[in-house]
Amino acid sequence: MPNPRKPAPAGAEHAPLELEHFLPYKLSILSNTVSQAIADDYQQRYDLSVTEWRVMAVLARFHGLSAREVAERTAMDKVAVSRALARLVEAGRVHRETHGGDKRRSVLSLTEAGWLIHDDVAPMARAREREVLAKLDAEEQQWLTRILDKLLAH
Amino acid sequence: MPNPRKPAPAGAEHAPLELEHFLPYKLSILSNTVSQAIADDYQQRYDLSVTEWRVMAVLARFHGLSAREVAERTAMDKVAVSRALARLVEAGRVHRETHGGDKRRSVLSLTEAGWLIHDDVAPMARAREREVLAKLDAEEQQWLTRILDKLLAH
DNA sequence: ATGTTATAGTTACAAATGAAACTAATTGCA
DNA sequence: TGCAATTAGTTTCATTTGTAACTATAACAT
Repeated sequence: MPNPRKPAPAGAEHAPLELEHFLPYKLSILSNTVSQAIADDYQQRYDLSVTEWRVMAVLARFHGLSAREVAERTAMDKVAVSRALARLVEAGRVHRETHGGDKRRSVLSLTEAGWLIHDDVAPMARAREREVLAKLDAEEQQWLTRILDKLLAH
Repeated sequence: MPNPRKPAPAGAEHAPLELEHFLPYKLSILSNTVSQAIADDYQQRYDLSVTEWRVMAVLARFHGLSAREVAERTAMDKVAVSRALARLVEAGRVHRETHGGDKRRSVLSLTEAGWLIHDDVAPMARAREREVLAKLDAEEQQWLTRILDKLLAH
């Protein structure tokens, strides 16, 4: 009986994945690279995690959201949002009050301090996005938008 | 003096990001969705993490790699690779010996048991990739490949 | 040769994350 | 009404991950 811990020869029949041509792998590398470049701009400077920044970004765009609505908009789970909000409120970057008619719900907004951070970070994020897109010509940029939107639809 | 913890009005001058049109955000959502779909196929079935699967995939493709080379090929850091390998060797899925001429280096390969898992999981991963690509027509598929390769170059 | 520097990999500890249980408030409905 | 089910959010605990320090070996330079 062959020892299953021994190295096994790799016959041609195995058909291994070629990661460098495998779409999910390429997406993962690209996404991590781009997200990390943006995070590097604000993490040390503001002691702000990626999660926290995403929460701030949606609160800048939509006013008076509840924590659950933030979770929906950011595609994060509610525990992650709860923790990010705890830190943001503690740091005085987000204001939280309870909904008039429903004491379970929070009503969230950026504070003055939160807006200051937002107004510094948002342009940096946009600049990084432009850096990525600058590698493509106009036609490729249009296709990329179209393709991503199609893949993300539904 | 205004209380910085109070909610601040959101004037038009703030220019918040529109996450749903922000490339890094869309990439992140798409990448996580696709990777998770693949992971769901094997995680419970084989008690295999994403990290471990990536290590197995490169060992299927390239034979006799060292841990450092695995880290390079997977774009993972060496600690993550070390931990994944510890589990894979313990589970009898990867064989490890030391390099003849350099006792620091390991020489890695899949075992028979490792190949069995690989030969089951790799086709599932390819099927998921096809599911994603099936949302696009042939022209879009070609542009996507071209665009991703351009963005990932260097 | 011998001390310095670099490389391969592991270990240790802290921080981040995820799943499940929990509290509190609200809704639905018999 | 009153009791079960649902919803919002938090807490707890176990696992994962990331950073830095560490061990061992090898390469390099005098």
